[in-house]
Amino acid sequence: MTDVAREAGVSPMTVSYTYNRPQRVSAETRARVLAAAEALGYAGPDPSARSLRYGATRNLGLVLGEHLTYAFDDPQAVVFLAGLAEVCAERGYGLLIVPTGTGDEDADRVRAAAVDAYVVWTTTEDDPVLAATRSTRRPVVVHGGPELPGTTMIGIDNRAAARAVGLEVFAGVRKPAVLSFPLDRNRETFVRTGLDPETVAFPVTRDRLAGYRDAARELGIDWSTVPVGVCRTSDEGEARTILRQLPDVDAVAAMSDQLALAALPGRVSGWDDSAVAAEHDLTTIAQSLRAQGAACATTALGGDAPTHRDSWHLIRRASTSR
Amino acid sequence: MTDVAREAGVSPMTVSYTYNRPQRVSAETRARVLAAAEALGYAGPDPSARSLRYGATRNLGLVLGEHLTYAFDDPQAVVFLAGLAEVCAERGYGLLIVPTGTGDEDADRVRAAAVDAYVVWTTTEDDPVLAATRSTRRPVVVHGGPELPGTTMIGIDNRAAARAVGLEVFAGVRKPAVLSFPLDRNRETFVRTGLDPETVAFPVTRDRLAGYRDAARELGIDWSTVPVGVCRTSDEGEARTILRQLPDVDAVAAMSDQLALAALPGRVSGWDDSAVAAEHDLTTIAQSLRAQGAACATTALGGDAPTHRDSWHLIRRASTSR
DNA sequence: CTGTTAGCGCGTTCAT
DNA sequence: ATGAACGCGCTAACAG
Repeated sequence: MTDVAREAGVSPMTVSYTYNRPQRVSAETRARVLAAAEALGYAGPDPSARSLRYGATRNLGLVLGEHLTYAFDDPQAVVFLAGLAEVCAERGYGLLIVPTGTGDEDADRVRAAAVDAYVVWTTTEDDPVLAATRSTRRPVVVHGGPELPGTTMIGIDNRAAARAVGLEVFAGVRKPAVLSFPLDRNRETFVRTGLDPETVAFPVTRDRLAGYRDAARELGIDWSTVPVGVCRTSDEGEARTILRQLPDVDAVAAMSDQLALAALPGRVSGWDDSAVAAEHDLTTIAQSLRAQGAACATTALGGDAPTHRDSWHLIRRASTSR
Repeated sequence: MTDVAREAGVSPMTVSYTYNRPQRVSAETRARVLAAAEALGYAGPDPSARSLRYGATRNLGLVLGEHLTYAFDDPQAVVFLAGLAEVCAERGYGLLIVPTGTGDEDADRVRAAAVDAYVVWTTTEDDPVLAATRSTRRPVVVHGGPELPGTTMIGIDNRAAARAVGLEVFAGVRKPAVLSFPLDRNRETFVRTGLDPETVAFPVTRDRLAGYRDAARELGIDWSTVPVGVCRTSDEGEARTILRQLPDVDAVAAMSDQLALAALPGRVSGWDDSAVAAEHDLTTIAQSLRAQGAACATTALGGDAPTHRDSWHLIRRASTSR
């Protein structure tokens, strides 16, 4: 910029004004400055220097606790991302996907991200990456959970929703099962009976399991007999494999519509009310991940925390009436 | 940082080393520095200042020419994004989605983005946002097209691929049709017969139309009689609506698997070999958007331009043998 | 192992 | 309408 100023025969400040407050500079001077810039290949103020001076980056950081693969494999995560991106675009903020998933540098990378606030995709209480966001003293909004001091949590009441759909899909059956998301960040695939929700690391998964258990108990089903098939990702194929390992089962509550597909044409419920749910007449929990994404961005950038949980509702379809 | 240095009774450089080269500082000093930082609520080096000093941001910019909605609605765009994100995560780069789609500030926002290089999602030659990326003199990689001086283009030979699949789906039929992506950034929905590919603004769409025309001509079909249904997005529902506006048709070449679904159970070809293509036995063009995303990121960050077009191949399935 | 010097490029402040 | 001085927070290079 100094060079441009010299070339145009003005002070650096005039160049700065030319870019930031064009009206404050006479048309002639501005033309001369722009010509000089063109000649020198100067493309405008340097973003980093500007951020430094300005004290803000105008970027929102998205932290995906684990490997990106899992996030982009989940269609609902993409919808959430779209919600974030929409608000960012409206407000002129960049959406920075922080590079994580490659080991113990993750926390450093989070700290080194040039952002004004973080949105964290559902993770566990002990995720070092989550701790890193908090240590920066920048606003942190967590989607789904965990809910930690100094952070805002946005999401639905998963336990209540799981109870509602559980009451529907488990009604009148005797040998129900659950298709679950991973319990912790190790993402192992296995089947366990009578799983204690309290031992689950992911709050979202924990709450949903607790809700299914609530429903089972209310219906007089002994939770300790209910097998839970844990899948690494929200993948129909994997769910199919897991289902084959289950004993005889007469109803399945699944934590996503994708997983639920594997149990068709049996008695089954899904989660999210995605396109496939409507297509296959799946009883499911409707929630708007897009709206939640937008809410996360708004909260992170705007400051005012939401006063209540996001809304959800049960959608009854044919898949739980057989 | 100066404050922390004073508090710890060391020079600022020692604080810097404490964070950047921990081994270079004695354990005792480091502990004192970290204690001082803790006391003062200092969370580590400021990313913007670091970028300024370092001369690089370690961010890759993704520019979606038009409104984000369209990009996230397209499942293939998401796969592309995953490819980008994977390389970014590996190399410790942030992936910054540049906020565009809200009008004429777009170009300024692109210029103001703190990134070391840009990847541009398919757009038109005259997109001002594309011009903005080029004006910054930072590396620009365009996916799909257009191919402009000073930028690198990554993608497949769409014309050749369209010709190949066209020869397959149009073979032996008399009244073929095309289901196309939008022709320009206005994204209008309509049907036109004998569309001249040269008038199409999106290079990818242009090339594919030209390829379908090549195939039609080689099969003795008069292109000027072939109706092209133009859809705003890659949406099955919209395609279904458009199809109802077409005259009697005995084969459909679609520019995506999603669009192709609307023409089932007729004679039809898709594009991308996504999961639905396999599911519905769709003849299609296989290409790896994920690999192309990775290639874009590698090229943008690494510098060396690829020497040839990405690979594709025709997958023949039942949808074109009836 | 630690300190000193210097400057990355910008924009706010105050002066002209 | 334009200019001069200063500092945002950091780190490379070199010195000790």
